[in-house]
Amino acid sequence: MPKVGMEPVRRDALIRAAIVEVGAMGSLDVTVSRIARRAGVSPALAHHYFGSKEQILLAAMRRILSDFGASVRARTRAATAPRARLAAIFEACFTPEQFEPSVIVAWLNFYVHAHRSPDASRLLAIYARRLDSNMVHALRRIVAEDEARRIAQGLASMIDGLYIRAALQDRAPDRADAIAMVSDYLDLCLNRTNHER
Amino acid sequence: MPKVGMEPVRRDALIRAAIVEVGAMGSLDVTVSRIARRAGVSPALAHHYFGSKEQILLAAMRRILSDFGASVRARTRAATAPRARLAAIFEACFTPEQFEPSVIVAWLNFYVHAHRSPDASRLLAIYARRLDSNMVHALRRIVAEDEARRIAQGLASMIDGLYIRAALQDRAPDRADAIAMVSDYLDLCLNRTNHER
DNA sequence: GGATGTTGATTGACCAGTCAAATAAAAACC
DNA sequence: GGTTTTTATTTGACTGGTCAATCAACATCC
Repeated sequence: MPKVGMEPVRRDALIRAAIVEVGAMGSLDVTVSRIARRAGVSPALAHHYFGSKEQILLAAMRRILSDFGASVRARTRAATAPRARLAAIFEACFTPEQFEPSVIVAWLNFYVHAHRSPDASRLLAIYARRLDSNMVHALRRIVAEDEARRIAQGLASMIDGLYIRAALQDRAPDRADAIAMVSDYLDLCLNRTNHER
Repeated sequence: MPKVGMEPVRRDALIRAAIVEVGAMGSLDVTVSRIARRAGVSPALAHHYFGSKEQILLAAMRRILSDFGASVRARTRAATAPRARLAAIFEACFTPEQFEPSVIVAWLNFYVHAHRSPDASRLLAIYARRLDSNMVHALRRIVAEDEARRIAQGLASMIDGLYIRAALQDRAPDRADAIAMVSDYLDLCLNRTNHER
């Protein structure tokens, strides 16, 4: 029973279905049929709105990244002190929605997929750089420039590692442990410069 | 021109070809045809020796993991002091062969694939546990049991994160930087307990 | 009646796995 | 030493199945 104004509803349903399907299958090798069925429409409709499977998946990645970006912005808005801003970023990284295994699996698959898709690569690079500059910016108000860059690299690496361990291992740190671990690492890095000085 | 005794040669060629192909395609979604072509044989021969595509890929994963295991054993054999053993493990993690992007891409894809394949999952779990217990064992001679477990978790997380950043990002730490970063993190963890005591 | 929304049926391509047959090395035989 | 048989190795051709994408048609709304 077709109704007018369905386009945004269908697009949203298809994007959500794509994320869930990728997470559930644990792979980007999902069929348009399954995504469409999960969204409650025919495969042809998915093509009608997105043109191709690649576009559906790119839209799904865009959604994951923009949700994450919004989460970071929401949490850093209130925080002004450098250390507080970093804590807010950590919180945003390990939000329950972000830390959901299916979302992480989807994210990880897109990450891998970026190797082949320039569009995906560009999208991820933008967000990676934005997160990095967020952290470096805050760190630079506490330590020297090059030290800030190094610490940010370490933090980002540990965060990425915690993600994949959470998604793919059984006995992995949970949300709170992950945040504690990253915060602890940051504190160690910051305390060192105090001691050595 | 069939020759006798080709089985091990073909198996090895197919396994190598599978790893390279997975690394080059950036996905486990590779065709038996392409693997076979890269190994210089017909697709049917690949099935003849391995029975199925899944078995080819499992053999490839087994190869990657056993190479890594051998690398760890070779480097930890000489080291007896706890800190030296940990340094040897780090070295083994970031060997040029292990750190090759195509190998990391293959490893990461197997990691993701383990979500669906019990065989792959079992294989990875064995190696993950072995690496963890190696690190914990060494750490326990320096710090308390629970502290050792926590540090090992942090080290493993950072190592995993450095892997995927090396494989998938452009401006990622190289071998030496990665080892330095992990070593530095370890030293920070170990020094803290001294200071606080 | 034109715009919007929706689908079933179809197409063209690709792929994993099978199988019978071909080829040559090795072994057995005389 | 030559001939025949066996065995390991290898392939081309085929099959059954899946999937992305297309298209014509149908339904609803304004």
